[in-house]
Amino acid sequence: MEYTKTMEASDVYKCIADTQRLRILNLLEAGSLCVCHLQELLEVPQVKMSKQLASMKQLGLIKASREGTWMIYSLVTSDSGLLLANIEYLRTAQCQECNQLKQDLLRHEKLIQRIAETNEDCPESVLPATCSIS
Amino acid sequence: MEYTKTMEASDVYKCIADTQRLRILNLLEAGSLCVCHLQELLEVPQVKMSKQLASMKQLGLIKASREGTWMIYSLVTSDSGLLLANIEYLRTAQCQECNQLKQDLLRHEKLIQRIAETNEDCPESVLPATCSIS
DNA sequence: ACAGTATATACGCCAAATGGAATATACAAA
DNA sequence: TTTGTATATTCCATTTGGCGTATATACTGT
Repeated sequence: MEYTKTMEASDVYKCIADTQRLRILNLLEAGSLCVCHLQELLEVPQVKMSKQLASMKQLGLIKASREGTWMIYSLVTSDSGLLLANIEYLRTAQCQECNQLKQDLLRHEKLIQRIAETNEDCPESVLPATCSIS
Repeated sequence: MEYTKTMEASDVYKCIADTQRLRILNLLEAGSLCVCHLQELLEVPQVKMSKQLASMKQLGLIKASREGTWMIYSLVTSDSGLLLANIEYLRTAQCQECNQLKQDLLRHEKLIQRIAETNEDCPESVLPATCSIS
């Protein structure tokens, strides 16, 4: 049921041709996130987010893991050279969408910070690896 | 009538998400070409080629100039950093489509060679700049 | 003016992608 | 077992994109 076809360049391009999906991937490159936080950051309805994540997962660009009721999504870095190269390029380029990506990263940071401060309910893998060696 | 909207990254991605269009751009990066030669190289019907060229022209990725009955298409290099970066990336990468691009370049070379040898009817700007200083 | 070659556009059709409402599933806690 | 929260899936309507046939346009040579 869970068949993943071999990833082609055109698949990657088709994927990031959608600004919303590109923003998701840009965020995931900065750290794993659960669906509800992605929703919050991009301000999109749950259905849409869920569907977009599902399509990218099937493509093999991202993977999901469960943590309680949360689903944590993260980038699959192997075989994603093309994607990573583009994200890197866009983060330093000049265009509408590029600015959006930078803003998203800032909002992401703020979100992480807020979670840490307010101590609100949140999956652990979303938080940055706090020094694991005490 | 000829309005060109400002080019966004997603426009570029949408464009190169189509293998055929990507192949065209890859070829044009190697040198200007007229419609009939592009048709010959990619083996697609005239209508299809013409439409794809039209769409990329409207996007601002390529430009056209007339030479007799021929229309010569060439890359617009300004503002195409993202495109060029991807073409360069793909030419040195490993995937189905990447191989296709390399093959196309070889066929392009052969075409140019054949034209030079057989002296067949052909727009000048398609031929490589033969040493202009005698 | 006419015929020929090269290219573009219009129109109609079908496949694929998108978006939302409703519903289903998975898990946790009481 | 019930309730609540998080997420996924189904169904349906709409839009978008690609493709082919036929036709139009632009130019050249006679």
